[in-house]
Amino acid sequence: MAESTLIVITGATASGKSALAIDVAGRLGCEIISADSRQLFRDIPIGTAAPTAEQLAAVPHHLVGTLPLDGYYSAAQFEADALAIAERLWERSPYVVVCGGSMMYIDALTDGIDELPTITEATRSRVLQMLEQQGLSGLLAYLEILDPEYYAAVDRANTRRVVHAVEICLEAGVPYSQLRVRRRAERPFRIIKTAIDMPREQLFARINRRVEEMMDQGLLDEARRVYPLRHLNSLNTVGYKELFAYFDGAMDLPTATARIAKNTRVYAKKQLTWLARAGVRPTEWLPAAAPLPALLALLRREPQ
RNA sequence: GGUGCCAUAGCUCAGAUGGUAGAGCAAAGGACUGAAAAUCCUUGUGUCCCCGGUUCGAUUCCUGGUGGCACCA
Repeated sequence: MAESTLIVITGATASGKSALAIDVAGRLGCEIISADSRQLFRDIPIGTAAPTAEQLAAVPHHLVGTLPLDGYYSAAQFEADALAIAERLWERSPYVVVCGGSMMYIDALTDGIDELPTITEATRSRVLQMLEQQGLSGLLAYLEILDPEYYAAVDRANTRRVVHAVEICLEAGVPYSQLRVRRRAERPFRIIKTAIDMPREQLFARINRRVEEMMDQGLLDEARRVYPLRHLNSLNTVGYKELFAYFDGAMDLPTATARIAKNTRVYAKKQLTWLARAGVRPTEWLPAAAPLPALLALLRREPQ
């Protein structure tokens, strides 16, 4: 049997990842692990463009619709889950396809992620209380004492990062920078990392069209159903937050849908920026017009 | 056809009693190690509609034109 191989398919949202993954997996007779931080959740399939029932029937998918909306998840959790699932799948096939646009999840899986303590509820609320009472500047002053090294490096305008750093220092009892070794994991399997390369004009046109389709498929009802849970992180998501604003009366429906398309375009742009990062993490780009032959050629070309 | 108003960034508009201009939205670029579809940072030169006049100097004032809107015929 050939060497265990992880075929990663990523790219901007709406660039055709899912279709390609299903094509390839169907052809190779293997299964798909989704690397999507939102399709993970149950009850929001339309707005997250989750695989349809038909697609799920054609090729088994993992990590799609498995979490309740209030469930906790993280990139590290994904690393552990995906590795465990892949190990199992490799018993039956040399190939596993990973498909998704959550870049941090993909990096965690292919390159590993540092060991950090999970933050307890007590620590979290303690730090949030500090933030409330002393503001960001107070928290920054505290971080400077706890971990001068990370204090020097952190984006000090980014409250979330500062909060997280303080949480980790308190939880671990050592400076965050000491745990943040960023050592690249050695994986005992072959990784073929690809991304779909689609001209931006075409990508944006597809995004705009897909938003229309989502509305036709009933995104409004889907959003209304989960509206009471709007405070959850899982719903701090493009497609929902804009419709929540509409339900609140903050904007009319045409504005909200235009916002969804716009924010999806911004999201796609951020994904592309991530993939373009200088020198980091090699990526094979597949032409959007015919990604399948390119990917199959790549599989053949890399002998092991 | 007549009269009036308007013409400035991709869009909606602001502005200087004449010294070549700025907001919102849109758009673009970037960061990223346990919430990541999240979170955060940066970016505004455009024939100021066209021709001519006045002026040291006009996008700003004036004549004429073109286009749009409103009202009157």
